[in-house]
Amino acid sequence: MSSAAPRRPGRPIGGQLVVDRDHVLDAAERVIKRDGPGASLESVAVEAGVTKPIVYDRVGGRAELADALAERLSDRMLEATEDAIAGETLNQASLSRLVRANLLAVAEHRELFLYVTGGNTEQTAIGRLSLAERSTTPLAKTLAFWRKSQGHDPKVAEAWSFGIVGMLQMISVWWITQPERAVDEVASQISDLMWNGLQGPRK
Amino acid sequence: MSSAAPRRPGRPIGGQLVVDRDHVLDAAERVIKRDGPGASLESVAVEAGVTKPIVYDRVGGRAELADALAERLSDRMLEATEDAIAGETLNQASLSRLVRANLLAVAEHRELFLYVTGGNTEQTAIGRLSLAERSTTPLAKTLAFWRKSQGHDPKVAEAWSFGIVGMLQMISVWWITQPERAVDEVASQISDLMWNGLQGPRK
DNA sequence: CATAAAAGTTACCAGTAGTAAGTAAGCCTG
DNA sequence: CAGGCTTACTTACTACTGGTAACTTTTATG
Repeated sequence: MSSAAPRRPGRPIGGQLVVDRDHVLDAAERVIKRDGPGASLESVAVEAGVTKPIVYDRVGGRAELADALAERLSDRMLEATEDAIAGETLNQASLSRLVRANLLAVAEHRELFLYVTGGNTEQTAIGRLSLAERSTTPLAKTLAFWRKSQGHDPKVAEAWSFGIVGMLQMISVWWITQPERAVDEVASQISDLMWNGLQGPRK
Repeated sequence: MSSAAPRRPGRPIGGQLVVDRDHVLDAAERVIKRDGPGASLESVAVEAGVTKPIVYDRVGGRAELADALAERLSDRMLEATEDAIAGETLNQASLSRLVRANLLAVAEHRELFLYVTGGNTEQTAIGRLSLAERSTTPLAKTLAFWRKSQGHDPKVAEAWSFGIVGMLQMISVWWITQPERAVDEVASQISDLMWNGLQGPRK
């Protein structure tokens, strides 16, 4: 919503902030959707209708922007997936629905997902990991609880969570570049692997 | 090996190329190891003892450099892991050795791994995928063959391969930021998940 | 009403990917 | 063996980007 009126310097009339943090983040998402990852902060500022220093004031630099967008995305993904298995017992069918919901959510936020998981040099590794952590933490809790209820050692939960999240991420980026692949087929195959392991289903 | 002699312009005496492609790639690896990801092409050139246009002539731009390094790394990783299960039958123990070898190989090439998987904006998504593809292709073949020999549908092999590679990548980046974690424990937990699935071992 | 604080913009700097132009050495033909 | 073409470099530049300092205008306050 870039109002073409070129604001003059100085405090805005009315004394109110001209844009807030969420407005800038919304603009960033639009720009990334339009220009792909590698969108510049300048274009984000233009899209938000302000100048660069405002972006720095509201969200910080490039790294913080990536963090904030990652946070938003993972929240949305959690929301989209968690009611795919809401309150249900864990089995292969519910797993399959979870994988399916995950894939569809990624497809919906395609560019943003690539931006967030693709990263942008430097401290990206830790950023990417913290994104994963946001997804793994609730998953790990669920897994630990479930394992305990099954009489198994819950200690594996943390490692397993990262493994599962990594698997989902890779499958997602693979799937969104293969549009011909049916989502249900992939979801079924992956949930099979997650549930039964390489050995395949029990007889 | 930066010889401090500042070469003059012009064709080098002797008519030979002053450096070849591999020399530049070696230099790039050293720089990345020293400066982390986000190392500039300029510093790569300096490390190689030449100037930027030579880097462009030998390997191309930033994207091509990342591709070439990804290729090298995945070759080394394959080499390191494939004799962990050389000619052996697939079971949880051999899987565990594979995961372990993978983790250790990643730790050995830590910075390079982060550079390659972390990517650097733009067409990184596809680049990251092509890196994964180099690992998945042989894995998929093995899996398809093995599934067939077990009387199962080999169609799942491709999706499974990407899933497994994604899982390994995420576990790797998680593990190398958690130095206290024992490699054997993680390898054991992950191979358990891969082999038995979420349900745990068969009774 | 003068002065400080707030909330912007303008203008700049440093660094970086990528490229065009320049230059020295080797090679090839008459 | 001299002049021109080719090769293989370096120098010098452009365009752009992340990040910041300095400036400008409005509002709030004693």
